[in-house]
Amino acid sequence: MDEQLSLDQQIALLLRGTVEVISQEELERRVKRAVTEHRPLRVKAGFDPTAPDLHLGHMVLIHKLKQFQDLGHEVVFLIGDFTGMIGDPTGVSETRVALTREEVLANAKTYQRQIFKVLDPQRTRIEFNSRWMQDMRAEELIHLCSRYNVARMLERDDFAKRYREHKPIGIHEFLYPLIQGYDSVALRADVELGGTDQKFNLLVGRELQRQFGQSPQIVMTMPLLEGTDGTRKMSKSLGNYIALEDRPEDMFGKIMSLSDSLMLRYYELLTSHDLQQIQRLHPMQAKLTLAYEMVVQYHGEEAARQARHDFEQRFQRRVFPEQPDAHIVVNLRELPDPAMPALTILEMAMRTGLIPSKAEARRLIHQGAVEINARRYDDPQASVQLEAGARYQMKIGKRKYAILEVRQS
RNA sequence: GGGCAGGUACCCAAGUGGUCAACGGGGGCAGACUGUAAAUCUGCUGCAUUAGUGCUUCCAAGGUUCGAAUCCUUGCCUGCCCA
Repeated sequence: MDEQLSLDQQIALLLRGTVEVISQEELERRVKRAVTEHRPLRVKAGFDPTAPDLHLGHMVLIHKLKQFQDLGHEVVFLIGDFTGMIGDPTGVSETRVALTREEVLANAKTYQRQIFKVLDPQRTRIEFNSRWMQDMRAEELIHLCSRYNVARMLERDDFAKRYREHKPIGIHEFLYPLIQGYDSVALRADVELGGTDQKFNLLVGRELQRQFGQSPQIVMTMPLLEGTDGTRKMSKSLGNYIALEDRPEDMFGKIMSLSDSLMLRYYELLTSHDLQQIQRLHPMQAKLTLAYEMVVQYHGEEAARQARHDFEQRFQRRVFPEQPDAHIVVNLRELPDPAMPALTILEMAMRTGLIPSKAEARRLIHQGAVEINARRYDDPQASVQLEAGARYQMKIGKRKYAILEVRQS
């Protein structure tokens, strides 16, 4: 147990960012007992191994687990390899396609690599729910089913909606919440964390534990983190995500371009910093700190220093970056007139490979988005005299940089 | 199984024989302003081009026509209603 924080401080930390805790009194009582009896709580969060690469949105839960872990509690990272093959019906308007066993296992591996950037591998218990589900006999499964009923299952929003609209609901989909709930029974979980969209499933866990004579787990729901657009939840398909495996520079840059209010939300949900202190900082300073810490977390100190340096160079001091996005070599001999070597702006821009089409390149040039050696050109057909051995620094738009190098041979 | 309404660019959506690469909004990109913030203003937003145009695009395949996103046929898909 962490002796540094008072009980109240511990509770406050655990409650930070939560949407709902069922129930808060229970949480307080059990945390208190855990401290006095030196018996850590067992905290579970389950993940469907459907998305091979994680983004910051996934880390909201992981971070909450980390807070429990730091307070000395036992953290169980449950990989729903068995349930993954059913497919979580949550929030989906139609039946989800089930994954194959191979896909599930491959994704699970990726998961482990990524979450240990936050959680302590030595103190994190990883479980697969196939461990107890794989060999469950039909009789036991039916017994499990008898502990819940269809009427209550249909109370769930998404099922209710589909039922009302006469859309198919596979019977196997009813099993999903049951099995997730049963996982809590199998693990004897004291606490289960999930996104707000998981509330129903988490509550089934409580009910089943009660049925199996265990004390029901405390349910804690966390918000779904907004993506870089600031409105919709972060997701890969919406393209508004910051992936853990984004390049350090990209991660840093994406965080820097978050809106100020969104930045505070990220602080709240992804760090344990005191929010009032953060609010006293200049927003940009706070954002720099956040970006730096996030990159440290997922890529290490060195990468973070590099990313910050790169950011300062590129965007704050507007200096040409040390690592441009493209470095191309033009050979004098391949030019139409080697005696009077020259290329049009359009041609130079295209050669960088950073622009998808010539039409797009023309547009950008017309709009004044292209600079060569810090000079802006707005005529695509204007040509630039090239000198052997020279290097031309090209800036395209706000964030694309290229070096064009001219060689004699 | 029957009836009705639909399927248009990244999304929503207008267009119902030529003036349509297709109104408008969102998103995105670029410029100005900034703190790569927000807000605001402006422009752009299929591809190629010798800058004249040419090519591909309005669910798919055929057809009518000098000419189709627009009309016809078939197929596929979606929504609503009836069984």
